Amino acid sequence: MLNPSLNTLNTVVIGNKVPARSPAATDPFALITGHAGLVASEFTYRKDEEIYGEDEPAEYVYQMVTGAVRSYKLLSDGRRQIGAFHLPGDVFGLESGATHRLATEAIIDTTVRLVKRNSLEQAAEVDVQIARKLWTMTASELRHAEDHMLLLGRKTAMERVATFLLEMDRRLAVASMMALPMCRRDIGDYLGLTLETVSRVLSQLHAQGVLGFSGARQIVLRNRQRLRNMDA
Amino acid sequence: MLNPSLNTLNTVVIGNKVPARSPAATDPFALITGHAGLVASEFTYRKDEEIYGEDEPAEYVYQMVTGAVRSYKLLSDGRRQIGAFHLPGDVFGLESGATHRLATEAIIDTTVRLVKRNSLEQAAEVDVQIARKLWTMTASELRHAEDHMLLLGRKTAMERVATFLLEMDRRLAVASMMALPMCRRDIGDYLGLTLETVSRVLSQLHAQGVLGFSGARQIVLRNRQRLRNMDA
DNA sequence: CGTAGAATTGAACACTCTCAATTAGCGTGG
DNA sequence: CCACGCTAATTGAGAGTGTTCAATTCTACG
Repeated sequence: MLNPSLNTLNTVVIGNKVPARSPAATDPFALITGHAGLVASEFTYRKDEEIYGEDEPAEYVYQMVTGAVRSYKLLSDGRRQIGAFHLPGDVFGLESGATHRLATEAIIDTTVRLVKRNSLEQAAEVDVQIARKLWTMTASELRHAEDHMLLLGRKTAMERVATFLLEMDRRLAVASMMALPMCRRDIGDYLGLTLETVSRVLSQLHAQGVLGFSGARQIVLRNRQRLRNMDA
Repeated sequence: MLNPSLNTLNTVVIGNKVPARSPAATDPFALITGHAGLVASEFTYRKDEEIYGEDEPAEYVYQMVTGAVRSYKLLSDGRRQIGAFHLPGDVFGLESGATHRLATEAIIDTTVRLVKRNSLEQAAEVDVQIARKLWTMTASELRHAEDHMLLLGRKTAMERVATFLLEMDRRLAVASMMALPMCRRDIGDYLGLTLETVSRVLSQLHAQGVLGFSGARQIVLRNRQRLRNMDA
């Protein structure tokens, strides 16, 4: 199985660094934890541990503190489509309905903050700003999904990888170097390709001098403009 | 160009069949038009006419009355990904941000009801139920997009067409017969296939007796269970 | 009816996948 | 610190699914 979910030795750190008052509206969890008695707990997952399964009741909403998470759907025979990667700061697991539509697993050791969905819903009942924020977060996910449908339906392997590299560069580059937390298979399942095709395209880009490696997962983009032209 | 957008001879019928009070919460426009002085206008588009373009300011929210609409994104070279088809009753064009993320065109002559986004936003400010409904509608679109990513990234041509047929059967079958408003190219651009592949798969299903035709766009499913097994 | 666009069908091709072998990278323990 | 061993990643060769290009047939509509 793709989801061993081995270790349940997680630390519950009911630490809540609640920022005093009226936090920046850009950070939903700031908006949330700074509000109406909402409490955020921290929780840790080990590499490859499941956070929640597909169609499981959506009891919590999560915010990434450290680590990386994949959201995915499976077909009955094991084919997997990763819909999104979640990185520090990201909120995931937010549902308007009763259940999670995608399963999630930690890609590497991961710490999240979480709040009960109930309490969010209740807060949204009385605070229009929170209600609005919930909507906006779901709309952001939708925007990403719409872009990704275009990629999956119509882009070539080269274009998909270029898009992926630019996305990851934007989201996790430090000093123009990115340390990918996910393996080639994860990338392939995100891009609708096989891991071999991902590897081949990366090798090709390397040969063309568009990117450099320091180990398979440490990538530096040497020609972003070239990638942007490739991403169709 | 794929988007001729020829005729702008549209009729504006400021008719608003406002249902008296507190309408069923399942129909967003009922929820809306029955509320706080929100007015819905009717508007008609001709076949292939653009309703709004990608990245255009999102001034209105639309509800299908009659007809069919496609929402899509284009790559610079004209490759197109249709993200959704909108059929009578559906709401589309709802955005949390300032602009439309996909363009829309009428597939056939189409009538919509529309309300100003502004007025919706204002209504949501004071009415939590409306705010909640907006969120829920966006979440429904997200759910569809997530399912569709799985299709586009991981399903075979046969599985895609099977999924499509079951979706359309559910949404527009009358007396177990469906009249598809869209051409093979639209279907292909929805499923991430070419029109030829769509045609070939439909022919194959026809040969297998899974479906019957009365003209290329009138389809009757003769073996839904077989299709369900095929849709992976 | 006649016509133009839509749909079907065929044949060859291409991109990506599959299967397999090799190499590289990295965590673990001596 | 190095060697080991395991997993990840790369690379190759061949196959396959879906595409492309083209010709024909269908069918909606005027």
